[in-house]
Amino acid sequence: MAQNDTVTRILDTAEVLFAERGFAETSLRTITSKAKVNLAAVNYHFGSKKSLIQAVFARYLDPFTERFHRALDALEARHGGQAIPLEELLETLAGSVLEVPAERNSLKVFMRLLGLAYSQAQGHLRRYIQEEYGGVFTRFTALIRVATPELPDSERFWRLHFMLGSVIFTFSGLDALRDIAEKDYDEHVTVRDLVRRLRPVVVAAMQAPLPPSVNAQEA
Amino acid sequence: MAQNDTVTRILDTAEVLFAERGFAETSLRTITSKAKVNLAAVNYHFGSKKSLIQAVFARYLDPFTERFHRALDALEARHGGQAIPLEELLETLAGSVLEVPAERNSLKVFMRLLGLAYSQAQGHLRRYIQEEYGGVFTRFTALIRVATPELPDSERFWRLHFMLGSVIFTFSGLDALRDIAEKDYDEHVTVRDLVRRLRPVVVAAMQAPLPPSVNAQEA
DNA sequence: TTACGTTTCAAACAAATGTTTATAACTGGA
DNA sequence: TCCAGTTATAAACATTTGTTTGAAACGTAA
Repeated sequence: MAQNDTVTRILDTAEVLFAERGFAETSLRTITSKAKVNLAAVNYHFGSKKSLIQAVFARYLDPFTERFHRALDALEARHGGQAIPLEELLETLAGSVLEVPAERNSLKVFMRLLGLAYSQAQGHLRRYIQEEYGGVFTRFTALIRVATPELPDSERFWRLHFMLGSVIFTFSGLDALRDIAEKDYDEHVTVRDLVRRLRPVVVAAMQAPLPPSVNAQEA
Repeated sequence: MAQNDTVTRILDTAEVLFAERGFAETSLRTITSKAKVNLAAVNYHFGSKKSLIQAVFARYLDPFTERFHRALDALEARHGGQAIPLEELLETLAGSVLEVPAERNSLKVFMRLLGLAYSQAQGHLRRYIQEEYGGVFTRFTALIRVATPELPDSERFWRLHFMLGSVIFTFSGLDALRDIAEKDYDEHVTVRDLVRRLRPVVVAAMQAPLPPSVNAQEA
């Protein structure tokens, strides 16, 4: 139990600090002193700072991918080979994202970490996430393809990334944006609230009319 | 000229490295050695690393804000006090953004820096940008407000940030995404092409139906 | 208890960081 | 030419970083 306790305390503290300041800006000494464990404990239990970062992600992404896969299984079964509407796919994604960290009441941390994974270069992290969790994303985009047959493949590709950008950008800058929103509109914004606001926006964006076709636009 | 040369070489090198790796991950020694100037030159010419970061931003944002202000002046004059349609506002923003770094062919760097300014905590940076360049953004959002009277203020605030995320995320990850698109869809994507694709998406997103009102969603 | 594998701990390590200093080199005007 | 003032340079500075070490403390099964 002593071991488990130390490992958990490190992970709990690290994920919060990483989410607040980023990876490079958070030192092992800050983590270990705040977690009230010895400095060497990180290298003993995780091996290195890089591995600690990956472990922090794994603790969120492992349960997420499992649940998301299961949710997609259920969704596919329910539609028995028929195309699944776009809204349901998005709903399932949002549901799976929201479910996982609800247990620890740290959805904000989860989102901010996802944002950091993209925005902070950290080559090893992107590689790790791609190799470890790229499969679900591939499965999901294949289903989106069936749900939006009117979109050319390349157009859908870009729109999905536009939307991914909205989500990641918003959540990874959440604290700052929330402060502004709170001050200017006297409104306390929860993550669930943002998901609620995102839903119609994402659907509308994916269903927007196609851009005028390219004529002589090369540069 | 020797002075100007050193200052410029530092800025040119720093902005690329910052965009590639982030601020904390880029040391002054990396910058100065790559720029072929003495290590102390940064502290001599800029005072500190923080000030260098701000100078990198200023070199993009100063000309941008000036041009954008002028473009908005012209737009307002052309409509003589009448409300300006959303499409025209977005068009003007896109035009101003595209104009500035075109001179140095570094739109990608500009976008990536903007993304970092939001995602990296770096308190001093956000404060600096807000104090120095908050004005244009305020002016622009005020015009957007007139163009979208059907949106509640807070809803418009969030949707603007959703779209900001799409743009910054897409352009700051442009190289990687372009490679994928090229390989998977045999399509060479230009920046103008992306702007063309973004236009209908952004308009549709801003005009999406309002989300269902909040009932008992607090957490 | 004894003995053994695991975990903790304080200390030290080498490397890297931003910044400062003192000296040299250069610049343009008297 | 000589002299300010500006810029460049190498060296050193004090911190901070991630990691390693060796001994102590702990828990557990024989």
